[in-house]
Amino acid sequence: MKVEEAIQILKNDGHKYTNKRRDIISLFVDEDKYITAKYIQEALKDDYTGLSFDTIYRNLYLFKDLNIIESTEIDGEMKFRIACQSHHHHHFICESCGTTKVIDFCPMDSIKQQLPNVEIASHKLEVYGKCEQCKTV
Amino acid sequence: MKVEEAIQILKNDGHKYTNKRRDIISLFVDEDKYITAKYIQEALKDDYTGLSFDTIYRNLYLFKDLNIIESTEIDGEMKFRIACQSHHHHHFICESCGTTKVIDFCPMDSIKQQLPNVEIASHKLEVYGKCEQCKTV
DNA sequence: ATACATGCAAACAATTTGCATATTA
DNA sequence: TAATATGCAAATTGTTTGCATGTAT
Repeated sequence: MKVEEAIQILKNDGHKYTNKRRDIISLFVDEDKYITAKYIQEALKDDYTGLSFDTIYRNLYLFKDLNIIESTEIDGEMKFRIACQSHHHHHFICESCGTTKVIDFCPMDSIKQQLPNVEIASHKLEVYGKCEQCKTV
Repeated sequence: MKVEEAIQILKNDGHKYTNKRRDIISLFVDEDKYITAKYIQEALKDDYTGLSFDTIYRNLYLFKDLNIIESTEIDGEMKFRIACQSHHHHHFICESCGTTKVIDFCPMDSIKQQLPNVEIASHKLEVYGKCEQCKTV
């Protein structure tokens, strides 16, 4: 997703366009990987007056609601990335740097056949490891 | 896994066999589903003198190390279940009661082909929803 | 002008640690 | 008895909330 697009979504839903929101969204677009609230705080700490965690979290949940970002939970903390707008897919996630790679495959069709009597609400498929840059050569 | 087996693993690895450990392991075997530290505390609170969270956690991590239990992280908290000793598989997990169903399928073979240059360390595939008992009829 | 956004400080919940005591082998 | 297990109490970490103030519309 592009920054402009995210800002449109924000405005269309009646929210205000602030510098901090723009900065957070820009950061997501620039980084294009999973990052934590702490990462955002670090990255923007010198900018203007910095950002408090409460503001970060409030915005993260807002952006999540608006489908501007997506989230996952790894090692006890939430990580967020700019939303991928292509068709449904999954991610490889680098444990070192958070970089993602698209996994263009979803096994849910086969899996649903194995679960006839349950009501499926969601699923999580993630592959973890080291990306080219982070793996020891 | 059976209770006796878990106790053998514990003893063979030089740990002591205490009533609390037996109770926790029994609970895991009886419940046969994902439960939290809090659930364990509730379940065993009237037993003898109860259990403190520090003891619960210390034992959970010990059992995890010994592969007596397996864990997953859902909604910000760790959940644990008695280890499944069959071949590699995944789980459907009921969001209401923690009951699991085996998903006898793993898509990693196809996925690995899509990730040629990375070093894969692990993966997570879980399906969430409501089991027969918990889904609204 | 008014509603929404932010910061501060404090609350929270799950988990972890240090240390003294109790218990198993 | 010697080593490990446990409880207590307090620290830690990630996240959330109440309230007063600041800012975009």
